[in-house]
Amino acid sequence: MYTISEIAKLLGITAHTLRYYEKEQIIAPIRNANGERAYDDSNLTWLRFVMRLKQTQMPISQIREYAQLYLEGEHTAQARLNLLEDHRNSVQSQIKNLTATEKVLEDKIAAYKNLITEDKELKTR
Amino acid sequence: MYTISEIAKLLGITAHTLRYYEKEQIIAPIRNANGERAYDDSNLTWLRFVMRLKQTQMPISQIREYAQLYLEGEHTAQARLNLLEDHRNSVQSQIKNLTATEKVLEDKIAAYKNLITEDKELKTR
DNA sequence: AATTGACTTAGAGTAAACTCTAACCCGTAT
DNA sequence: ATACGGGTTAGAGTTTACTCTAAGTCAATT
Repeated sequence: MYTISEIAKLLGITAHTLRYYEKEQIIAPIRNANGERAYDDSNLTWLRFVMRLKQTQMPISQIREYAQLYLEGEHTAQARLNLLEDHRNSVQSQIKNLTATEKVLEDKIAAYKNLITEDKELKTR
Repeated sequence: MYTISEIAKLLGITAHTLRYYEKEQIIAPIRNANGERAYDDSNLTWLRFVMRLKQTQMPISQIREYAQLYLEGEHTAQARLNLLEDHRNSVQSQIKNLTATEKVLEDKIAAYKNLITEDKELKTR
């Protein structure tokens, strides 16, 4: 079992943010005798996946939807599969977009390096 | 020359957003005799690049910084190069992250498909 | 016994990026 | 002539995702 600040540290986020995710119904850790949140390993695994989804631009609302479907049981498996496939498609199109942009940036960077080198030569002559 | 709504249509954004970008000093089109914004081809090219930067998570503040440096003249070339290199690094790490997530999603998708297929078999037997 | 540090809650505040409204102007078609 | 379909401005409002504050509880240390 982990405290909220241990989980926060492991995920690189703040305890505030973890409480916010709970309010948004993305995670529901149990409470200890003191009324404090106690996260287990399955919570940690789920939150690590949540971080992946977030870092790849899935909105909180969709993450919540996926989490809710999971709680509703196995009959929501097809709906969860659909969400995952939609997000995979989004991830793939982001990769395409980023790869194209990387090329554009490399070209511009090369052009700037050229420009700067020429300037230096002119100045030193 | 293009009107604001023509540019909006070409970029897939609204005229409101284009005015917002102007307020944020990302673009400064000339005005026609009627006081209306008139965008030329160089404006369009720049805005297309801006869209790329935005879609790859560069914040408006940094896009503005790059635009401002351009206006300040050639002595800012090194600073602009630095910005471009920083963003290329960001793009590359986003690609890595997305590629790793794509694999995780493919695995989960395969697992869900398996689960759903097994369910169907059990139900029909 | 009092302080410290970590936790709790409800709810207010913030930053980013739009998004919209109100009131107005201007050229063209009816 | 007037209505329509654009454009203009300043500024208010919205959404998302946090981020922080205030007031309080609790266990352990000084």
